[in-house]
Amino acid sequence: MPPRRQRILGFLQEFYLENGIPPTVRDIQKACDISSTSVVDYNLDKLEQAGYINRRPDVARGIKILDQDGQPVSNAPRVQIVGAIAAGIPIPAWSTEASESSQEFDTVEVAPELQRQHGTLFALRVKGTSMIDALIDDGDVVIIKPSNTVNNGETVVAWLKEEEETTLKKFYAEGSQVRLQPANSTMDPIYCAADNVEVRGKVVSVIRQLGKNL
Amino acid sequence: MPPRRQRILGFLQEFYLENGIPPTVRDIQKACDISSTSVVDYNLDKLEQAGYINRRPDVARGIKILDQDGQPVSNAPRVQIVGAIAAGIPIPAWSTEASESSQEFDTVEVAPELQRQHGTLFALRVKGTSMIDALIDDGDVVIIKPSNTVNNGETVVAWLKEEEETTLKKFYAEGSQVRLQPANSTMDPIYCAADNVEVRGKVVSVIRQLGKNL
DNA sequence: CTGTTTTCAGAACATTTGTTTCTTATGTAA
DNA sequence: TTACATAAGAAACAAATGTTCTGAAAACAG
Repeated sequence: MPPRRQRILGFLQEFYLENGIPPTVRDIQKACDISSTSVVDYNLDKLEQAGYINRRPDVARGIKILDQDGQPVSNAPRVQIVGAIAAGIPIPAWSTEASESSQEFDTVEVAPELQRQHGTLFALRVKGTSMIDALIDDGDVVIIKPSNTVNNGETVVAWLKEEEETTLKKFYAEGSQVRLQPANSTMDPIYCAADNVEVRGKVVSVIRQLGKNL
Repeated sequence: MPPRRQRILGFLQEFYLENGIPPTVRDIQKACDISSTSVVDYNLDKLEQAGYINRRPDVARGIKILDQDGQPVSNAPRVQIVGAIAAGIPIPAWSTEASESSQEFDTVEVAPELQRQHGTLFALRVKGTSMIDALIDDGDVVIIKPSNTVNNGETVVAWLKEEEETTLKKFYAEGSQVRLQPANSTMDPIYCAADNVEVRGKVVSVIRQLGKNL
């Protein structure tokens, strides 16, 4: 795909997410430094032929952005699933800057309030049943707000250095000790030295979809 | 609010959800049987003054629909939270027809795939920790597809007549018996007579938001 | 290089669509 | 009733916006 067409497609998605309506041909023209509306029109046609968008003729702002299944996308905020999380594997790298390689990761839709309330978020897919004591199952997606400082009682993503384990637990600082309390009241807490715990972020939401693995 | 204005507002939401772009003044005119565009314009102004919408002047389809906090809403599908679910209380009534009283219930955003895959859905908020063995916590929202017939292994909303209890479990028909298996592998299954179990629907998703009760 | 396809430019055109103006009806309070 | 604000109607206007036409530049295959 020509770089200009790529840029148009990117702008389409960005604009729709920002404004809740698709851009006009002239919006695209200005944003992508194109000299004529006919060039925009030409490239939009190509994008439609390739199945990236759908155009409604004679309708102002009639561009629908399609996903890989050819279904129109919503303008709800999405966060990237930047990797998997499991006991025993390190937490994937995460740069705080807004990542640009948008098509590289899966994404999940999140409630707009979440995004507004917490700012930039990312997501991890849980592998295995090791988080069961936090009421999180294999395949669940956890939405995480990056953070180093957490308050007592918040559920955090913690890396236990000595044990070489990732875990999701409620965090309580108790002097030089840290208590990691499972969300499941039938399970017992873990105590460990404060300098053995590396907090990466807070869990702000958990999403589970059933029926996929049946 | 005058009935006509109410109707316009309703149409706005419906149209945006359907089409991903807001309607034009003339779309509204036709849909609401209004004789002149100026009447639509007049009522849109009133709606803006009342904080229901936001209009971008001189922008085609420049209507933003706002929620109660004055924030623009997305066009992602939403399902109604029709009530609460807990062990010991009956499952709230649910009519299969699309409910019209849109403002009466809270709603949650769901992934568009879910809606496409399963059709009409509804949601229940879980009260108490009685579903903990299904990895569902107090305050979680479960998304449910109404259904009487379920396949073995699916997680269902079941009403146990004798025990007078609502429960969320994996369902396995075993002759005249039914095995209800907790999602949590550390818990034991329940066996009961098939005619003691009333299935109301399948759980298709679980959504948890942390940090609200801190 | 030559022919061909793709992509881009500039301008004009036509439809869509928000806006305005004037007028008439409707309801409400003094 | 009058006075006045609110609501509705009809028509025209003007800005926004999709579309088309002609031609040229760029990329590409032989």
